[in-house]
Amino acid sequence: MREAAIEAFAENGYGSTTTRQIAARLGMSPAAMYPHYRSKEELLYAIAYEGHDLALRVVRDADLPDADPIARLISIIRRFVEWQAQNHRRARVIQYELTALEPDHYRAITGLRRDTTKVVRDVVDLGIESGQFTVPDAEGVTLALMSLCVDICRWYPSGRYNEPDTLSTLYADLSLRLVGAVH
Amino acid sequence: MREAAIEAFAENGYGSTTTRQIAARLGMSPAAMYPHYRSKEELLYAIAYEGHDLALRVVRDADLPDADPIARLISIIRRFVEWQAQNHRRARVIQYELTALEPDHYRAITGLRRDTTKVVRDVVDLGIESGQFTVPDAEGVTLALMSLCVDICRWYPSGRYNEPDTLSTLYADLSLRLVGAVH
Amino acid sequence: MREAAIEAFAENGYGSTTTRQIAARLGMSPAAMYPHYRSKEELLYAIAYEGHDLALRVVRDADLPDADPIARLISIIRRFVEWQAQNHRRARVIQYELTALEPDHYRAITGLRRDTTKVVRDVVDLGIESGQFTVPDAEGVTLALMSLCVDICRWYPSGRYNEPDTLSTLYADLSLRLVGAVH
Amino acid sequence: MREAAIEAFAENGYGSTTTRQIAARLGMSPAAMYPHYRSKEELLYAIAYEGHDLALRVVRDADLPDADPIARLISIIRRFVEWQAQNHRRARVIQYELTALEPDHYRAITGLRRDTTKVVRDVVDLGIESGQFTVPDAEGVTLALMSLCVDICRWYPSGRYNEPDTLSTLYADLSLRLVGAVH
DNA sequence: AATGAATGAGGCTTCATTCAT
DNA sequence: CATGAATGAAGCCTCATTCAT
Repeated sequence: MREAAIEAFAENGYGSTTTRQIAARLGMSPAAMYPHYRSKEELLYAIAYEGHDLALRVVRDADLPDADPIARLISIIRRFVEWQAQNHRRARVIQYELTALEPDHYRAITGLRRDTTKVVRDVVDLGIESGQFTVPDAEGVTLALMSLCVDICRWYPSGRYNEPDTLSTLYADLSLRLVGAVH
Repeated sequence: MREAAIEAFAENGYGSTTTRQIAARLGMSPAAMYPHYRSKEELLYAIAYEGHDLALRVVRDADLPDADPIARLISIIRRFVEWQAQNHRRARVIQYELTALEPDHYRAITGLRRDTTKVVRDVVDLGIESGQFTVPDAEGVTLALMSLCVDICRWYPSGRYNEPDTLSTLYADLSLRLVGAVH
Repeated sequence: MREAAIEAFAENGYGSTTTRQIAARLGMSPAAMYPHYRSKEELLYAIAYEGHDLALRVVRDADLPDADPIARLISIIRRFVEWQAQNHRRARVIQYELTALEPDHYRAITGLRRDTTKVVRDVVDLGIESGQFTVPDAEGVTLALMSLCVDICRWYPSGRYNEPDTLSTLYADLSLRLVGAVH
Repeated sequence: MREAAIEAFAENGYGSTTTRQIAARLGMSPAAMYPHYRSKEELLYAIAYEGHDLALRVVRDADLPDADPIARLISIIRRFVEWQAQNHRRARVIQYELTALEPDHYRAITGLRRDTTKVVRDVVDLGIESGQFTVPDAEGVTLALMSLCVDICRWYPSGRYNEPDTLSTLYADLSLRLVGAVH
């Protein structure tokens, strides 16, 4: 049911998607949603929470605590980009439809997002400390790295970049440029 | 009227915004929209067309045909970033609500977006030719440059980056890194 | 303006016709009606009054006070049928849209209709008195004569009966049969 | 629900009747109609189809294939007139509101009406063949017979003719006069 | 006399949701 | 757990009408 909702929300937006459309994708009646979710908003919240939780896990799993900052950044960006590309519909929903959440729900998601950013930020800070990264501003560069990855869901797939692998290779390279780790 | 609609769409999304809400912002009746726009979708189209047309103009005006690629890229990115930051609500609407447009309208917007990207792409190509830029792939780097700028409307303002000028300085620097014009 | 309204009302019915449609037929703005008629209902009333007044005049003019009942009935029916056929759109409006009139207006029309029926009824009565007509019931036969004529606007033109003249010849014959003046 | 709609349409016309009015007659909400009919027009079509189907059945049931044309015509007209009188509200709707139907629906109804007319026409033709009827034109007389019956819904009840039986007796007599079967 | 913009009311219909089954 | 019918609220939009111009 979440699958169906994700596709519908991704295509039309939360506000323009009706419970009937979601139900129709499942061949069920609109009322069938209610034993599972208390409301359309709760369904969105379930999707958003699961999605951001997954993204956080992906980033954390990709991190290599014992490796050097360059290898860590490459690993994180590669996996995060792949995930964004593979889950671009889901990503679109959980990035762009958050304003429809109720305040409490919105806050819960914000927490997960902060945690995800923190993983990247920590590696950036470490790279600066070790002198491998040269950046004007750690916050700004982290912002740009996250922005690049998150924005994938807006345009992917497009042109030559229609495979997770192609894209993650490009973005891993670009991320090293952004942190000034290429000479 | 477009102003009011932009704010409403930016806050709640097109699908979740009602014609009543837009009219309420203007202190008018919901019917007052109809002598000016044939439908809610036409209002969105007017906003989207105007916005993308403006963005294209901004980028073209910022270009310096006689300058060298580095100066041109800096100028374009600075102005584009400033515009995205200053118009982040409008930008959000014209970037994220496009799926609500009818096919014909959608296509018209797509054309303007391609033109905007082209301006950046041409400078990237020139920089490569002149040897000032070192990039793995012109298409991919252009994609990233545009992505970075367009995504501003999703998060701006945030943290230290809450002034167009601060942000454009950061992004001008980052863009040179992306094209490999920094050593 | 009445012409335009008649055509619109006849095609779509009073309730389904908008002031915009009427105005559009005249190439004018919807507001242009109001200097001439106080409301849509007043426009209908003007049409209905004029129409029923005309019909009454047609029937009275067709009557031949000095002729014998058979000649009179033939003349009346012929002219009335011709008028109904020639003005079938107008007739449709003034027969079928009366329920949309305000009570006072409705009553005014009812008076004209009664007068029209009276012209026919008087000839029927005279024919009975003179022994030329043999009818079971003057009221019933008058009802049927009027019914036949008034119903023309529902179906005319159709099949072979698409000329006022053809139809009036048929109906003159049939009316003599109804009053029992044929042997 | 069809009952309620028939009364409302008969009183005010289709275009002047609102879905709210129909629902109010049933003590239900305006939305209650939609699980049963897709639109107001579909409700009208259901009423029109059922009505014309019923009328056709009434006429066919009244026909007496083995009897002589005079008895057959009397039987058909009596039953048809009775039905028109008893169902004058329904008849009004299904005769006068047909222009509000969509083309496909309109055509379906037209077919049923032709079938109904055919039943009468066949008897007229038979009467002519057998020499019992003397008519100037079978098509014209059939037209008049149908016209007389169909028009009942416009004026019934009125004056002395406020009982189906009284009326059917009158019209059976008049129909014999129209076909020239009275001497 | 005619218009374009505006409006309050309300048009038809759809919405998310409920509830008896 | 799933449904079909129902609903109150509201969706977008159109209505007849007004009014300043």
